[in-house]
Amino acid sequence: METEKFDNNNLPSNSKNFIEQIIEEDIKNNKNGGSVHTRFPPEPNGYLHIGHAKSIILNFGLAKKYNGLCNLRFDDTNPVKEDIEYIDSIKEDIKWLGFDWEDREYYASDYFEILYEYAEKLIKKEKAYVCDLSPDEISKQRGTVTTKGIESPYRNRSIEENLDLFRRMRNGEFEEGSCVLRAKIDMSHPNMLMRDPILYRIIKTSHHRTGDKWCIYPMYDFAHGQCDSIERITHSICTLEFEVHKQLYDWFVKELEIFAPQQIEFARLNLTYTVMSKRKLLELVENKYVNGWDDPRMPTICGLRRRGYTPESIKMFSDKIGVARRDNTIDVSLLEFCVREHLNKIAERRMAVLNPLKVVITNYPDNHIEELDAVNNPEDFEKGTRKIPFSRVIYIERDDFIENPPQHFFRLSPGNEVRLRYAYFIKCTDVIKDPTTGEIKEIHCTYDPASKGGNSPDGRKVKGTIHWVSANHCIEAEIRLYDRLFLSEFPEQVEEGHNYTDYLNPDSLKIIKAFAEPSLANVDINTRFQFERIGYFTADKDTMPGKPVFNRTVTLKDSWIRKK
RNA sequence: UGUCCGAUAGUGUAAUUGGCAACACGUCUGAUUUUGGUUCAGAAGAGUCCAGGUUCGAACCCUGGUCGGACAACCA
Repeated sequence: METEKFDNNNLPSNSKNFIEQIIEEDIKNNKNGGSVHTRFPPEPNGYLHIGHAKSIILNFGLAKKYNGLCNLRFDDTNPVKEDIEYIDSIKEDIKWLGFDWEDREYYASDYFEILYEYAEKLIKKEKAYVCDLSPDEISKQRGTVTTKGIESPYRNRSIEENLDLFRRMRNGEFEEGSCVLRAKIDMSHPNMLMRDPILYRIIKTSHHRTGDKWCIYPMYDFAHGQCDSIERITHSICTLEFEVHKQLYDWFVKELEIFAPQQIEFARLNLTYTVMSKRKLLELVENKYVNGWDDPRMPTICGLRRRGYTPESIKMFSDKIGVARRDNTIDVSLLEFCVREHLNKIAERRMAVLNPLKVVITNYPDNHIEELDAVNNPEDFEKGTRKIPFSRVIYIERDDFIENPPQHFFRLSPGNEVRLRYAYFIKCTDVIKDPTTGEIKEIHCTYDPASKGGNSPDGRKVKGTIHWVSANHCIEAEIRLYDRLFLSEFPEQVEEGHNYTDYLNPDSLKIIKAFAEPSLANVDINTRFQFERIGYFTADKDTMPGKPVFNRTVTLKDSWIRKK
């Protein structure tokens, strides 16, 4: 019997998603000579998000799997919305994810001349005409999904007149909005996109790549499919909303008599507790709900990167969510699982106390300092050990001490013994409170000198192990505690009279000062750590020498908090 | 009152293409543990949107419904 191999998803590796099934069928039938050529076609008008990551991983992944190639192509057909800033960020994000388009970096604007030729070809075939109707009139005459449209009075201009008008459009003789080039298809077509769609419009804005060479620009629908065709894309993979457009693209391909790519649509990614539309993401940035596109609360790739996510964890996530055609909303907890899974293996451990409580070890000699050994990563002993200073006064986490503990609480409480990680067993003897407020100011403990390193020679066991830092040696670190951006699981499902921004989580960012072990004083930006018993943290780009700033990527799983 | 697409545990994705509905996350229980982390062992949870039909046999094929989504920018 054949042994099944398992991938990340633990599904048998011979289980294929529907796109792989189509491609394998095409290869079997020797379609396009059995070759596979995909592309990732972003518009440079925003930053990439985790949904784009799914598409990037799919397109580059498919090409790799079937020995093909994947192009990067910017669909830059609208100069008023697009910007070089976005091009740079998109390229950076794809590279960071680990994909390489080599020399195949293309732009729809590279093909403007060819596209223009295509347009003239349609005019000459009496399949396109210049229409002088106003935008408003065109919209009205298009009809609705249930009613037919009306033919434009300019629909039957002669080839010569259309050619002349279109050339004059190109020459800049007309004002923006005064006329457009339209395909001549069918104003009563059940598919609205087939009702004489606009092919070219006049935009007198300089383009980030072609400058002022053009004042007419092709619409996306007239560019996208033909660009795929020009690049000989065999499998043109896109999201479901473009399904209706396929009929139009096929019409262009047929009328223009050019190579026919095969379009395959899949369902876009949605995530709980966040929004994914470019428009909303832009609003969050512009209205300062977040601090820029790379704010660690954003589902953007640069946001996730700054948050501390690894490319590997995003790829693992992409594998696990699969590819299908039905609408889906993935629980963010799956994304969090993936990053914990990876970080557990690669992140070195450190100790940091986020909410300190002073502990005086009364039987420990004053002015004495010891250097204790701590393991850098128990999942990877090759990462070695480091020294941590220990002394009479330390800080522990305030949550790790309860004066009157509930059942099954096995951290510190009066009379209870716990282990200080990598140090000693300690026992609480006194609780010092503020006489007026009753707040616990500090606690006094005694330690067992024989338990050095964390084990007692008499074999005595303790239930709890807590982290700590030495008061005289620890450093101060700024910690940014990030949480989900929205309170609502489905912020895009807006109730009457509300806006999605009403569901923003006011506590999605808390900035605190923490005490950290001295080895954290100087860290390289983007280094990821696990702060033991707390979570995974990444050194933010705001880190300065001696002044580290850490972003919380994700907390550790906590089965105690659930028990409570 | 249109066209197209979709529907499988809470969430996703599978089911050798008509043959015992599986895997992951999540949830719960237990073991191990110098992180209440990790690891390990186990459990609960769907009878496949509904109703018919074809078939020895249907998640899969057919018919009719229901529900959800996409489409009416000189956006992509």
